[in-house]
Amino acid sequence: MDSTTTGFIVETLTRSIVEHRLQPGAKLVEQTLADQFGVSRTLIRQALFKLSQNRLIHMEPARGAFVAAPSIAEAQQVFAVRRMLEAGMTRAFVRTATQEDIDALKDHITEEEAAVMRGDVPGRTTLLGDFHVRMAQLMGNEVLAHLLMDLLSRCALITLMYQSAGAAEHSHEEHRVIVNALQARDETLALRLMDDHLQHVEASLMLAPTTVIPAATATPT
Amino acid sequence: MDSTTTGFIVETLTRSIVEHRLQPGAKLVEQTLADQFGVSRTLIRQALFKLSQNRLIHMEPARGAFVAAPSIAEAQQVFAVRRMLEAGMTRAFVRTATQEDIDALKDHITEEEAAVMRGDVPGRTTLLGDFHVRMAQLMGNEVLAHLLMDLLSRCALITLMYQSAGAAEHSHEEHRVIVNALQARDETLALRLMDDHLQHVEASLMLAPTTVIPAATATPT
DNA sequence: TACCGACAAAGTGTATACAGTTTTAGGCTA
DNA sequence: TAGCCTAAAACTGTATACACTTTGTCGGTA
Repeated sequence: MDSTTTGFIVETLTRSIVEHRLQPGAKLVEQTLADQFGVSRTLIRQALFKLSQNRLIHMEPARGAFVAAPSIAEAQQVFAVRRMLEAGMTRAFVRTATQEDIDALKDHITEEEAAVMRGDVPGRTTLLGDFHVRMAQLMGNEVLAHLLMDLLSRCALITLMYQSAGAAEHSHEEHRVIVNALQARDETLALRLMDDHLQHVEASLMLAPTTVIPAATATPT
Repeated sequence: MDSTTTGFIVETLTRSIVEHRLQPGAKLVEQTLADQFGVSRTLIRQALFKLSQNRLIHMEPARGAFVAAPSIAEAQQVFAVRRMLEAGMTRAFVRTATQEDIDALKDHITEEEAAVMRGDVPGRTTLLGDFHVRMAQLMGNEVLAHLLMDLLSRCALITLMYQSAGAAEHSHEEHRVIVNALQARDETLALRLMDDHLQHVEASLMLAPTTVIPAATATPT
């Protein structure tokens, strides 16, 4: 089904959306994209369908595909779900993780730090999200990992829209503290830190709810 | 995108899979389905893609689509995720639900009972799953509701494969007890009952892991 | 001038045609 | 007879063509 061509289109469009080269509300015209990618509309439609499943765009029958503009309410729901999932995940991690697992998280923290230090914005965003996915993978729960990935990509739009400048380092610091609690096998503390962390991220998004971007026009050629 | 034609095909195939008219491992040939539904391969491919996103089928590049046969391990992961989500959901429900919300659940329980009484197997399966989705909807979290729906449809195959005869009534009874705890606003009890409930369902599935169906041949005409 | 309707342009929805890959069947050889 | 190679049939992957819907524009009318 995939043949990596569709996958490439999906990835490219995802980056365009997440990095705001395509503004929320912008229309995605199939033939235009087909010309740009040098393929037929068939592959473009496949890619658009996949993106709509990821909630990065939404499709209106006979009208076309538009870059999604998740509402604040939707973001809050996503974060509520994440808190539920990650509370359970943290609890399980403290109980069953090996020292290797914890070391893997520490390595990840190191990568995060490097990205933050060198001001690599796309890189640090990815890594900050991957921290949570990594935990799920280390627990051996691929279903959970995949679900978290979906939720993170779904929130990427809002995160990059509203995350203030300092929020990234803040998140990184909190990850570090969480790992320390995991290392100490302190379940109560780890749970509280993870929940606080997610609340902080959510709160940092809500700080500027008036920055809503108006419905955009068209994709620049 | 949808135009209800694709949706109809998806629903029909879903029922065929869930009701075992299409056995796990069976190949779904596009042209054959196109002829059966009286449409072109285009629409069939759309439907198959959607089914693959729901994990009801899996597609191998250049080889085709096959009815999924979720492993026990995968089912366990799905249930682990459900326990995480529904623990959080139950906690939130006890804290914020109105009497109306609780009454809505009671109504649902009544429907469940009717389906169980009249031996309506597909109906009761749907309703038993919807109980959990309904809770999410009553909490106003559509994201959570949609996620649970996905998880439930994903597990439908395994559930119908392995659920023993008595399990349905058992589930229904547990739902009733959970609602009672919710009505009493007893958070601790409700949490324990919900967790027990999910563990029971999971356990009932694992009881007969040897009933695995061999890879099937082709779909009968 | 503001509103309404018809027509043209643009875009999506579906079917079909063709190219490339996998599978299967038949025949050849050891 | 068993194993392998080859060729055809079957099937998936992608492109293209056509039908239908929406949207924007222009002209007419109150």
